[in-house]
Amino acid sequence: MKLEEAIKSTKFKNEIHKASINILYTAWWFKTTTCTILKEFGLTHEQYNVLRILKGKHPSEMCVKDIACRMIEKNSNVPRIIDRLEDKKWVTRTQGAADARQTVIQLTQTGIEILASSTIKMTHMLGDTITLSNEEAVTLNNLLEKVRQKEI
Amino acid sequence: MKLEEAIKSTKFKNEIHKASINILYTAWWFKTTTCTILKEFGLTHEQYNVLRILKGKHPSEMCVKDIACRMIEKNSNVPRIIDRLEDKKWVTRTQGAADARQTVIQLTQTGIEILASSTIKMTHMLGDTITLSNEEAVTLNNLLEKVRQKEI
DNA sequence: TCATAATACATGTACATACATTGAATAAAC
DNA sequence: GTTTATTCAATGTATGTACATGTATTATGA
Repeated sequence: MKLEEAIKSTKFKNEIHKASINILYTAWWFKTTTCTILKEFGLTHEQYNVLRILKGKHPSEMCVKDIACRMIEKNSNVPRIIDRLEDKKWVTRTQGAADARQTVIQLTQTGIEILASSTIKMTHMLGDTITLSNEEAVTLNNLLEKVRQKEI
Repeated sequence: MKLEEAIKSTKFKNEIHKASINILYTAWWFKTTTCTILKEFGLTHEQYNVLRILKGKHPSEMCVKDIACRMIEKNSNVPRIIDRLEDKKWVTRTQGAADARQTVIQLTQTGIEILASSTIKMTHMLGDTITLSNEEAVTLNNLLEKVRQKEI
């Protein structure tokens, strides 16, 4: 669906203004689309993000701070997301040995399995849904970097 | 900041996978950046979106459903967002005359003023922050449309 | 050394999302 | 014309964001 249909408006100040709304809408669309898959596994987008981050270091543990700085959405309240993952026994939570202030998190076997099966479905979905060529994806990535160039 | 720095990862399956994360991160970055401006006016992103939608029809009223289908994030709980706007006296809420099931919403004078002053700052911020050329913005918009081509 | 600062995580609150349910009003069907 | 279905908004619940505050632990420095 064209952006104009999606938000029933054609009144954009200029192409940059339109792009800013387009980015927000596309991100919302992508999140919503992928959430239907994650939901089958009892996962939310943020929980999936934490599991993937933990997988990157597995079998090593990670402290909460290290997870937080790798999150896509930086203001995520990681302790609370870990609460849910711990409830489902997909991660374990232990007080840090070297620094008792830290809480160290580790994937469980069940956590690894749920991540593996959900990632397979997510990858297929990505391939089926986003039909950009490699060059187009490169261009898109470069333009998005440029959007964020003047980071405040 | 490059995406790789932002999420401290270089492990992308391919450029499309990277683009999907780039879209999510850029949307988060943009929301966070604009939120600091909106906050000065006591507004959230979603409340600002509702005010802008109402402005598009002003001085006509709009029912909740018509607002909802124009929201950038479609799962927004519009009645609850209107609760906050009503508390601040920026909109009024009346039962529909033609159809008593509807609640019709209208901007107040204060609502118009807060929208006008916040929009000025938002427009300046957009100009200062996003330094794409017009052609680049057009390309970006086309690529984002293509990302969403196979809408489910 | 001992007081102070900084750090790491947890927790509290207001607001929002995502989704299901409810309740009232209208439309449709018979 | 009455019953049934649909529509519209409000409300409830679990989760998450954004931000402030609390609490324990570690680091610093006079």
